[in-house]
Amino acid sequence: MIHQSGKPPLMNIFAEIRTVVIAALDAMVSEGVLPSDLSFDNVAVEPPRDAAHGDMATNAAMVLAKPASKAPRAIAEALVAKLTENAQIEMAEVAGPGFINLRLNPSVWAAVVEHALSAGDGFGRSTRGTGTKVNVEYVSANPTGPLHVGHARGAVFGDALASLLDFAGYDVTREYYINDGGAQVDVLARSVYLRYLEAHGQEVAFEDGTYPGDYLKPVGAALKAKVGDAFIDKGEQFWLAEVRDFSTEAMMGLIREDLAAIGVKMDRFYSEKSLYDTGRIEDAIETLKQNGLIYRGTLEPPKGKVPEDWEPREQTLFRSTAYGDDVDRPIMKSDGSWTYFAPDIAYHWDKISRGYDALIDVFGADHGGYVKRMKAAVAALSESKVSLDIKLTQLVKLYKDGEPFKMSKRAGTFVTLRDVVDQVGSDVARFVMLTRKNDAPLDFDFAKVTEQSKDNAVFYVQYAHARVRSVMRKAADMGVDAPDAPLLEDEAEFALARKIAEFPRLIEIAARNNEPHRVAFYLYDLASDFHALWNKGNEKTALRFLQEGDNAATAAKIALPRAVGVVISNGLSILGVTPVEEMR
RNA sequence: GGCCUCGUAGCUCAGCGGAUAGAGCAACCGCCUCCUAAGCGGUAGGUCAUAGGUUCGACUCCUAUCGGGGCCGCCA
Repeated sequence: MIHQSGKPPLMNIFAEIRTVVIAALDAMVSEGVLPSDLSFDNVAVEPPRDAAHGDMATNAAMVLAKPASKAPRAIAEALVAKLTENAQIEMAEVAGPGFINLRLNPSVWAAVVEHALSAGDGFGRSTRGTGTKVNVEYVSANPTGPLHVGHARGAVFGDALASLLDFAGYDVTREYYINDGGAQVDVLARSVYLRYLEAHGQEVAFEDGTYPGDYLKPVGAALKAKVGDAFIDKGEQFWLAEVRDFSTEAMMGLIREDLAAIGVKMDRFYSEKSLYDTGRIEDAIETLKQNGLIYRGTLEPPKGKVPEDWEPREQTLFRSTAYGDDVDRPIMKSDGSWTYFAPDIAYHWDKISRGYDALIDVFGADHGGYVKRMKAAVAALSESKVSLDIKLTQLVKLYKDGEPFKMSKRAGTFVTLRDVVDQVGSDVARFVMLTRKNDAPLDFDFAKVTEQSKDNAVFYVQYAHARVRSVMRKAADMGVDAPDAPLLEDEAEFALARKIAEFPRLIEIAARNNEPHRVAFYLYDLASDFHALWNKGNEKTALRFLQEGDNAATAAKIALPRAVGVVISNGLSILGVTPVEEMR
């Protein structure tokens, strides 16, 4: 969805200052100080690591020194002279090997705070994705049972990524691919059939290759309610197809409920089955064939560890090596049926033909070996015009009071998404899972994540928001309903305003890298700066947001915390976490 | 054997080609007559796995090696 609003122009102060720097460089070119064929692409304007260096720094002189054949300091000094002409820039000086440190006019930071207030839920939004259609496919768990914790991580990650891209201006579709076409749904059907017989009072045994989980009992009972005894003592050919459809639908019902419990809402569910017997797989393969990418052949056995029963077989192969894969991949089994790769190709072909500019797949880490061939397929089908980024989410290791928590599907001790949400809540589960890069393993300790302390980033950020809301309520009691133009005096206030100013830039970086975890870490930093200022108010009453008996001063002071509240709220909405009004 | 991924403080982890590599936990010393102490300040803790390379500049990019995890033709 593209955000439509009459809000003021988006404000990214770092991008603005960069355009000032570029303009100064352009002027230097027209004056003959710099040659005319320079690229400014690598010129960056960034927050300095050390605040003592100023508000911002640019590497322009160092980046341009070599292509311009000039000493970095010479460029830097000429650039400094130009930059100081700008009203927003109070001071510019050359430092270190050729950095230019900038100090902005203090009024700029007050303007940023005001902007955040007026932009409200639009603050931080970016136009970088405008006009770009992106499809994010995530979860896509087999419809054979409830979602477990691993799925939860993929669900939360994919959802936050989609929200992040939406916030950055992309036209985003959230999509779930239902694997309802393979052998696993036959297994599901047979398992449900056993529960159906059980519901009719028969003794049943769950052999290897069936799903023994209790969650299928109500499905068996529901099947009984629907068809009575019609399927008893009948062969598979009589009931399999119907039971499969019935069971798959029941499982998708479960999964939708699980997704809802953790706050995930898909725009579209796409059925694998719909690709079969409709000619769509054949269409996709034919497209590849026309490009000479499909052939009959025999693969070499894998080097090193060769399976015992290896024997060469001729298969239909996709020449994925033409697009960077290590070996060509089979799309058809030796018995003439499709491998799982074939419908996946057709599915991505369908996504491409729906007009997306970029595709993102969120897979579990165990699908790592699948990345290259999928990218190869998308490149081949789209003539490399559509990008595919595949994000892998690593395992979730569960702990209870520091003790590892073993999951076993067979023993029925696997932890479901619902278990996690029931115990810790959606907000905590989401934030914890997002305070980690997607490709790093995640330790999830039930005891620790429910602990309400600094140890737990969720509560730390929530607490900051609750404090903001508390201040606003108290201000309203004093008769101050809305913030006035902010008055920034203390270094702690400027630090906080600068942090707020970084939010739009953070969004750009996070969206560029498809890394929603950056938002979570940023919010933690912002909360930290806020708590620091709060405590400074304990010692220095002039820094308190509420100035007793002085409504005018209070109105000016609450602008900053109000803006913090806006940013936390915007950031948490990307993560799908509720900003709380108070802590209880 | 090949491919993917990770390796940063005692522990858990951030880190956008940029300056003296940062948080939290644990340890130690402090801060509530005061807007929520679910908070804040300080001390201490590092050969960024190793060795090369590219670069004005490398935790970041490239190559190799070591170590952990994952994957590797008729499972999706």
